[in-house]
Amino acid sequence: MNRFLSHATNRIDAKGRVSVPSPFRAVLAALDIRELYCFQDFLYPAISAGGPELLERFEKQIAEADPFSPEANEMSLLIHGGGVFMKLDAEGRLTVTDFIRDFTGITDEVTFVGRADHFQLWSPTAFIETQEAARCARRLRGLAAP
Amino acid sequence: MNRFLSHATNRIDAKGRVSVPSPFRAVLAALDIRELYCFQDFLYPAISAGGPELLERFEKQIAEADPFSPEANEMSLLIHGGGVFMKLDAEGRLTVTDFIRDFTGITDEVTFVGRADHFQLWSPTAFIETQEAARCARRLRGLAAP
DNA sequence: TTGACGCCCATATGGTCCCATGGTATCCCA
DNA sequence: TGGGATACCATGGGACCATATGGGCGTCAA
Repeated sequence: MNRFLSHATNRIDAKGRVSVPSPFRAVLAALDIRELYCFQDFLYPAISAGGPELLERFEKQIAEADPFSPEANEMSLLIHGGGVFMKLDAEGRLTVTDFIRDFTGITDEVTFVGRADHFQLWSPTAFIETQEAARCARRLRGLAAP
Repeated sequence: MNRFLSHATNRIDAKGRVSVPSPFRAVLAALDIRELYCFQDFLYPAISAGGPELLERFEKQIAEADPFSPEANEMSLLIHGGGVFMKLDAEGRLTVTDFIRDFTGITDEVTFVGRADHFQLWSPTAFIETQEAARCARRLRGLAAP
């Protein structure tokens, strides 16, 4: 099962570091991902993180469009200007930079959320609220759980 | 990963200088770029900066079109009239000239934004607004995160 | 002369590397 | 089955180093 599943909340220490949950690190190791491509999610106030092939997939999308089109420019602004490579330290932690804080509203705790081929960093409160809102929307549309 | 990624905001000092973020300087060194070609971006209120081959690429584009066409004329007006070469000082800083200030609205802080093969100088507020607008446009077009 | 720009050095902050600790779940053996 | 030992994991902190930033001169040109 080499995919990111479940969610967990960890504390940020005085130096601004937070441990990536061990199950996620196991998936990273299994997929041989040594450097994380992190970008500001297009939809939610969350940072999405995955392997470098995530970025390559985006860049392919740009290359297929006209490179000088406003759409391509817009896309690059998001995935290049809004993305960064990060590395975990020896203990499997990553530092929560202003790049992450400003976009997510994270202050002293991080909720890690599995999303199959990538995972996300959320502010704990924002995650609960957004998840609840998503459940509501689904109910309203009459889509019950299986 | 020799491309410009992420964004960071640095302060302009009393002499009008600002430090180029260290990751960007590392990319410049890796690509052996010693002189920066800076030009006013075609789309956004930002200054784009990259190696001299950026200018050469533009000039090639002009050469391929009819040199006397209105398009070629217009292009030259932008990339030659709106471009300039700049150098970093020993500490990796560049001076924010009126050329940059007038076009971008930068006053006391600069947001550096990576764009893969070049990077940009933005007014911090303008960058946040434009990026947010780009995300909105993407949502409206119905393109969700991966 | 004065202001802009080059080159030099100083410094505090913040990030990185390394090692330590406490708590918890798991395992093993009596 | 119970209790101790053990391995793993989240967390804490110290030392060191890179970086952003501030400022002093000297030079050159307006």
